[in-house]
Order: sequence, then structure tokens, then C-alpha cells
Amino acid sequence: MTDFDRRQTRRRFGTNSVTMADVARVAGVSAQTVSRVLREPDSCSPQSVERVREAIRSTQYVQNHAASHLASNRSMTVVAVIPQIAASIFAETLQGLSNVLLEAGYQVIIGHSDYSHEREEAVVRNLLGRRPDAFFLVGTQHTEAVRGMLMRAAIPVVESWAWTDSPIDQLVGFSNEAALQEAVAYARRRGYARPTFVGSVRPGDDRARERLSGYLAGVARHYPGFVPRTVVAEDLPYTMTSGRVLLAAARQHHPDSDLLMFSSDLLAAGALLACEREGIAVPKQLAIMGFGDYEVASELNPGLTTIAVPTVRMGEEAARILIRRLRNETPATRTLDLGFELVARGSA
Amino acid sequence: MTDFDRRQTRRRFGTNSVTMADVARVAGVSAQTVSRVLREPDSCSPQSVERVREAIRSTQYVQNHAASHLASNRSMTVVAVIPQIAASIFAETLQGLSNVLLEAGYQVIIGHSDYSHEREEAVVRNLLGRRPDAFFLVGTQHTEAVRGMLMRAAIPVVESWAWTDSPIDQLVGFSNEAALQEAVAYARRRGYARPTFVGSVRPGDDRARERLSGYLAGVARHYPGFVPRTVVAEDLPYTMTSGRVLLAAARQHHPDSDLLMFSSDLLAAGALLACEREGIAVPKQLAIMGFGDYEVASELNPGLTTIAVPTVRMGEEAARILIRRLRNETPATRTLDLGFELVARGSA
DNA sequence: CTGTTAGCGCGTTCAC
DNA sequence: GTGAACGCGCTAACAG
Repeated sequence: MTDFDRRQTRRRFGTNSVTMADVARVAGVSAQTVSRVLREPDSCSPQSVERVREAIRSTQYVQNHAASHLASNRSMTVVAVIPQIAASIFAETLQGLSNVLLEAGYQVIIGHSDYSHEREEAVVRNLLGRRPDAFFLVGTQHTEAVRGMLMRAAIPVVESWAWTDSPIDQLVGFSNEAALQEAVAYARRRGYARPTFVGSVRPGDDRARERLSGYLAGVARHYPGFVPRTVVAEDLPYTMTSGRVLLAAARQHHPDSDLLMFSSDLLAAGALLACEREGIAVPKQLAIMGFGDYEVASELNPGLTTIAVPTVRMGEEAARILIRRLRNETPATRTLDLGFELVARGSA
Repeated sequence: MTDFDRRQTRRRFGTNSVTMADVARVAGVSAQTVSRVLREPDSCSPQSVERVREAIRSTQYVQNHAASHLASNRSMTVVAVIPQIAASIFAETLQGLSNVLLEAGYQVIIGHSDYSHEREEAVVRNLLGRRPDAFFLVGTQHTEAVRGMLMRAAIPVVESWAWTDSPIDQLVGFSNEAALQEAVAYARRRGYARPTFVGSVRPGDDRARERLSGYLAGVARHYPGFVPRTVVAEDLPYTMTSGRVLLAAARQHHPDSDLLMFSSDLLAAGALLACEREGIAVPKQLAIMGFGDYEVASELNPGLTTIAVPTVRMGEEAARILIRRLRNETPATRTLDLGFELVARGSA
């Protein structure tokens, strides 16, 4: 297009920012060559590469990602939906995911569901509009609409932080239920007589619900004849303060419990610190277990007996799987169990 | 274009997903009308709105964001660059930012700098390619290249978590230096004789550096004749474990210190728990102060004396300012000081 | 290895 | 209130 044509043409708005065509003009090549230098420099002559790179520097060109996305039908983004960002263990998984994906040129877009299936559905619908190349989800329980949308999108999906035999696509996780069964087995071995499950189980938090099931199954198996005891709130946030509140509730409802098994380390830590304040001896008078092996678990006095889960690795492995899928490599397996590990410390 | 033409035309790949034209066909209107119903339903007849909405439901249409971005030159995204995502207080700021921006239809894209100015520069350059409508940054110290890129981008920018008289564009924060000066004044009032600053100051962490300056200024003012004492690591992560390590270093270098002022609550918490383990009485034998008022501060025994900063509000206010700017409203002020508050508890 | 051509799906402009 | 035409900036396809 000549300058004359351009003047004739109805000009709309323009970004008035440097475009690939501008770079091409400066470098004395076609726009296509600029594009190729950016994406596969090996298929261009060294002179072209050098001239284009110099032109990019001198013009301060920044590639327009939306245009690239539209033309190539690849957005180079991966959406990750987690329950919560702030004060959340899922941020570690995100970090693992993001670190590996960034290496491969993918940007992670984060959505959060606030532990609600409805919000998750809204978030998935909304973020699907950004046409991500892949999806990462925390949890394996989703509404039918979510499953439907993601199947129809026909992109790789990895679920995590739980276990199921029928993932939407692929799964990198561990069994929350098996983890709590092992915790109950440990309690039995250590001779505790009346273990109580204490936790906050928010409506959309299936991981916590599976831990509760695991406790019940574990008691059935390892404590025959013992009636399981649970102290479960449905709306408490996962904070140390909630742990203090739940401790009080547990002591009121089951004053003779000798072990409290919390659904999260944060709750357990809050309870342990509250015990210290109130002069309740841990573990002598009351033992405490947590879940997650947060950093605080090893620093408390006594150290918190808990279950370590591969928070960062889940993100990293999920990213590796997604990258392989995006290269059209077929996956070896649909599911990857990263397991968990009981960490015995002083509190139980 | 007729079906015949379409057959003649070289067809590239297509997303084979539903487009606005498909919806228009089903609804019996033009694509323009579909677009209008989506963006400004009030300017369309109720019948059109209803028919289009029904067509969207039946086709399960999801708008292509990249195409919308390219055509309108608005990406409806805001980039936020924070030092770190996992185990980070900045996640709270992010939550505040994101909550308010989502309401207005903006998606937040997160980048992290790992406390490095070089990484920040790379991240800013990369994310600028997504043509965000606005930018949010933690910190006020950036490389010249970052400032240049953001000025040239000609979009609203909010910096936060610190203070400066010459922000790139706008600023929502507080003075880390003033905060530590106030902490030193408090120490003086409470009669401590040898307060020591203890912290990890990573290369790109200007906030921590400003706290250190604040300590030095506070000592000069409130402890005339006293030689300031600092125990500063440059590479320790901001964790409780580091707090334990720093406590040991502080006790070795300045065994007669009666107050340790940590640059972060996480470090202080780790130190306080380590004191408990080693039988050091807090605050009698050694007092401890933190920074940030993390949740753990109020749960520890004794409670941690610290400085509370408006983590969530900084994000919310930043979002409100950005939204106003994106509506082309002129800002009342360039800077917004949200202050801080000293919270006195048992540890000092 | 490089250039030409066409079109990705949408929003803006303008005419009705 | 609605539709037709056009182009946003880039890349796939093809030809040389």
C-alpha cells in the first residue's frame, strides 16, 4: 500500500505503536521475514536475523500478542483455576506450573473460584473466551457444565490435588482419602484411643470432604466399634484463627478426645498455639495432627505431625504434561499419582 | 460471502469453534447486531436482544477475546507485577486488585520478578506484548528501561507498597522508612537500650532496604550516640526458617541486644518460635518486633508487636484508580498514602 | 531462504 | 435500530 492509498483509505484509530511492518521497512525485508525471525530464526539467513534484530532494537518494537493469537490460533496462554490466591498453599502449585510453562513461552492466566462450584463455572466460561491453549484445575469435582465446556474446547486439561478414575482429560494428584486413612492408621499405631476429625469444609472444597471420608474409612478399619467423631464447620476460612475457634468447639463437644486431626495445617497451627496459651499440654494432654506440611509445621513447638503433599511438583508435572500435549505428543498415561508422606513430629 | 465463494476461497484452518457470524445466522440478524447486544444491549430492540441471547445459548457461543482486542484496541486486561506469588503477602494485594477489577470486566495478568530488577524488566517487556490497558507494580524503584517502556506505552500505571515523590504515573502506598522510624520511636518509649535491625534484603527488594534506612534514621534521631546495629542477609528467602537462622546470627554478633527488629513478620515468627525452643524468654530476655502484621503475628505466644500495612486496600484502591483512569476521568491526586499502624502486642 | 496474498473474528465507521 | 464494508496486526499457505 502506498502512502497515497493510505491517505485515501479510511483510517480508523491504529495503535500508533510500532508494528511488524514498521520493523520490516527499517530492516529492508518483508513483514513475513520479521515474523519468521521472531518465531524460527534458524530458518532465516544470519544477515536477515541480524538486520531484523537491529531494527527491533532501534524501533523498540513489541510484538502484538492479540494479533499473533488471532492469526495463528494459538494464544500461548494456559488458564489455571485455583480456589484462592491469597494465603493459599495453591500459590505454590501455581509457582511450579508457571515456572515450567514460562520456559516454554506460555503465560499462565489465573482464575479463582473462592471454593464455589458456581464461581468456578463462571470463571471457566469467562476465561475460555481468552482461548487458552490448555487448562489447569485444582480438584476433580466440577459441575457438568464445566466438564462439558472443557471437553468441547478440545484442549489439554490437567486436574490436580485430588484423585478420580474419570478425569476430564489428565490428572496429576494424590488421594486425600488415602492420606487420611494413613493418618488414622498412624494414630492407631501410636495408641490414641479417641481420634477426632476437626476441620472446615467449605461447600466447594471437595479435597477437605475427601479427607473427612478418609477419616471415616480409616476409623471403620482401624478402630472397630469406635463411633467416629467429627467437628466440622462449613464456612470458616482456612486460617489459624479458625483453628482456635475449632479447638474450642472440639473441646466442648468431645472433651475426652486424645487426638485432633485437622483438615489443614493452618487450622492445626492455630489450635496448637491456642493450646499453648491455655496451658493444654501437647501431645500429652491432647495430640494434634495437621495436613499439608506448611512451613509453620516444622517451626512450631512441638513440631506438627502432618501429611506432606507435593505442592510444587504437582504444578511442575502438570506443566510438563501440558507442554508435551501441546507438542502433539501422546501421553504415556492419563493419570499421575504423586503420593503423600506422613511426617511424624512431636505433636502426635 | 456465499457458500460457493467460501468453497472457492482458500480456507486456512479456522478455529472450528462458533463465531459471531454463526450466532448471527441462527438469530437471523447481522453480526453487528450480535456484537451490539453483547456490548450495549440498551441500544438494540428487545426482540433482537432476546433472539441473540437465545442463539448464544443454543450455540454455546464464547466470544473470541483476541479478535475483540485486535478490533477494539482494548484488551480488558491489567498486568500486575509482584516479587513473588507463593507464600507471599503480595497475594493479598493481588486479591484486592483482582476483586475490584473483575467487577469492571478486567482480567488481571500476573507476572513475578523474583525480587530482581532484571527479571522485572524482562517480565514487563514480555507482558507489554499482551497490550494491557493498565499496569500495576509493587515497588517504586525500577530500571530506566522499565520506566521508559511504561511511559511510552501511554497507559495508566499504579505503583505500590512504597513511597516516592516521582512515580511513573500514580502511586498507592505508604512509607516503609517512616514505618521503621516509628518502630524505633516505640522502642525508645518502651525503654529498650540496644535495638538491632535484623532482616534479609534481597537485591531487588527496595522495600526492605527502605525499612533498613528507616531504622538508621530512627536510631539517629531517637538514640543519639548509639551505634546502629544491623544483621542483614542478602539471599535468604522470606521464611520462618530464615528467621531462625538470622536469630542465631544476631545473637552471635550482638549478644547484648535487647530488641530485634525484623524486616518481616515471617522472619520474626521464626525467631520467636526458635526462642521458645531454646528457652530464651520473650520479651524479658529478648524482645522481638516484626513487620507486616501477618496472621501468625496475633496467634503467637506472646503476640508479635509489628507494623500493620494495608495489604488488601492497596490493591483495591489501585484498582479503583485504574478504572477511573480507563474511563478517561482525570485523577484528583497523583499519590495516595494509605499509611501504616504500629500494633503493640506482647513480644516487645 | 524469502516475498506475496489472503484471512483469522471482531468492532468501528458510515449509510440507511 | 440495523447492516455492509473495512481493517486491526499478524501468520499460514503457497510460489519462487
